[in-house]
Amino acid sequence: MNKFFDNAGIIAIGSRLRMLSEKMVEDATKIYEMYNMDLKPKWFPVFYVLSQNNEKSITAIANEIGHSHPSVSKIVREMVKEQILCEKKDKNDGRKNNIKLTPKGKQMANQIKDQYLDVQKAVEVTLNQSRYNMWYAIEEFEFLLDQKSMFHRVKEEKKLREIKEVEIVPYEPKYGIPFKNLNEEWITTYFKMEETDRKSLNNPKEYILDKGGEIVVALYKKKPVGVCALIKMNDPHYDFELAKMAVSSEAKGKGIGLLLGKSIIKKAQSLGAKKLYLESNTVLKPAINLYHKLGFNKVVGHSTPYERCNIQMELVLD
Amino acid sequence: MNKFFDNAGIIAIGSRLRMLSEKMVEDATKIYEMYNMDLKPKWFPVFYVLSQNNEKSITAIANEIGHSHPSVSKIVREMVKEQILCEKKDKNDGRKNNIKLTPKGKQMANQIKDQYLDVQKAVEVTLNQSRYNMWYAIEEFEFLLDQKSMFHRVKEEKKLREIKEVEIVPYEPKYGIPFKNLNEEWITTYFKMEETDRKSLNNPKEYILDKGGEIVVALYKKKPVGVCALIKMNDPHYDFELAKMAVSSEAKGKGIGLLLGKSIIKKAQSLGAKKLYLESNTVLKPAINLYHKLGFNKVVGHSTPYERCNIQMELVLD
DNA sequence: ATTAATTACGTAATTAGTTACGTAAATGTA
DNA sequence: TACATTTACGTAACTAATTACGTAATTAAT
Repeated sequence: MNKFFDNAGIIAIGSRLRMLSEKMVEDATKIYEMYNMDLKPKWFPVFYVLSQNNEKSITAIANEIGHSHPSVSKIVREMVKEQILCEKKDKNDGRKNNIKLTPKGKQMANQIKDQYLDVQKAVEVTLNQSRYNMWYAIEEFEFLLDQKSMFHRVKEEKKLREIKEVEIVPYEPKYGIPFKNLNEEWITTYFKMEETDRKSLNNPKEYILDKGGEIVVALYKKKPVGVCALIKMNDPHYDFELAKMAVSSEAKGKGIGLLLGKSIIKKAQSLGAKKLYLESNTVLKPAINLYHKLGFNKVVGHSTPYERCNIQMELVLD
Repeated sequence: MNKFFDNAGIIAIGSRLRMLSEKMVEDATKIYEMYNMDLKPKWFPVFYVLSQNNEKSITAIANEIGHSHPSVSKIVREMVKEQILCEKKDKNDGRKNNIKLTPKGKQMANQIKDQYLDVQKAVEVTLNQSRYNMWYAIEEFEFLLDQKSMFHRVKEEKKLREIKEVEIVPYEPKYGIPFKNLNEEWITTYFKMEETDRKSLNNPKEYILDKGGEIVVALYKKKPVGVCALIKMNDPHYDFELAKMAVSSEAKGKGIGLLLGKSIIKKAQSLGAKKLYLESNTVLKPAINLYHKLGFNKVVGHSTPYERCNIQMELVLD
């Protein structure tokens, strides 16, 4: 068993915690017996809060000890049968079931104090014998998880690892089909293809590159999963339009859009651009977000050939 | 909930461990989903050992991961249904059910490697952000519990606390009844009362004290719970016999016998004794143990008035 | 004053483990 | 070689929690 933890390591931390907690509960049973306390370990949290408070409702107890209310409900029923607790409907609120210790329960609460002292000492001594205090360690770990869950942390690591396998390369004729398909994917799911789309997607060389524009392609594990174009504009205010940005749905969430955007902006700068322009639609929230992250700001009052455009943005380069 | 742990403190360590482990399992479910792995968290230990070993029997897996074998049996059945594992009777041993990964399972094992890496990194990063590394802390704690269980540790604390409430006082006439009853208790449970017993238990003054002997009484919370006598001997080899040592069954396990013994030996020394003698029976193992701890050694060849005596011991005082 | 939403809490079903027990195969022993 | 013991493992019952859901009481909103 220890071999398993040594091999699997940290990824088995959940199993390890469960086993340790089971071991503790097992010993707790024997400890209650030694002190002649007719209490099951699982009753302890309920018993404890009621010995500190005169009276509490089911949900109030559940919240305090971090159990679900049905769990408390069941525990209370068991303890009522053993005449440790008694129930009483709340006078002002007919839904509430107020629970408190019976005289027998109070006597037990008194009797158990020595046991608490001994257990506390024993655990403290054990913790103090170790270099890494487990009680503090758990406290810290819970605090860190409250700030950012383990799921969230793993997601971040995944992204970090995957982005290393992403490569941004210049357009080549062999990327013609992916260039078209990746763009069609998002356009047809949210809008419909327009005439202007068809032209530039079918003939990127003629409509984009030959006019002085650029296209970059994102490869993930050597396969094209994202594209982005820089289109030369005939406009006194803007040099280029950032357009035809697309990332395949399977490759989303890896930060590929950001890489494409940064790469195309760099290209624009190397071409001497001073100002970039783009058109989009506010339903594409992640895209708008990305454009903001890249430094684009909203502008108004430009004409557009696209029906789907309801937001226009610009980026001033230095 | 945190309030509960803050109040109850360390004695709720079992609950806290359980909750933390539940939180980890919850996140694990979401993590498997994110990687499109059709694995339940509870399958992980079985899956892991089988991806490290070609083939293993049910109990071999159970031992390695620290589960009961029915648990593994159930998990394996579920995974066989999902065609991740396959079973095969052992050729040499008809009882054994050898389990291994199917091709699908092997493919999953290969696919899951990235996930392992990410999870490991994420956990490591979290642990390194804390002052007390929880993984090491658990390792240490388990090590300490292996050496001495929490039950054992609590028992020791109990003894330490209780021994403070034990007082050894000299005999007084009011302890006549307890002196008799405490001795009758053990004699009648293991043997039967003999004439010599009756005499000295009914008339301790005449048969023990007036002949130059001593009696001490142990009080626990002011109540007499143990006695021990020092009886003057008419023997060239021995000054006194240690006898009539008795501790009430309710007060056993608090180390009262040791206190009584030490006290009576001290008394013997103050009376100038050079050598003590005692008689006992080997069925009384804790007693024999205690006599050894006090320094007594086995001797042979003395006559005794007691039927129940089958071991004789002496202690040389310096 | 109704109606809608929320809260309290019980019951039922589910989950992930356990212990208890029975059977068959293998192993040890007289 | 026969019989007892041990081992492997499945089934059943139990345990301690959960989620899902329904009902009644209270509170908020129109």
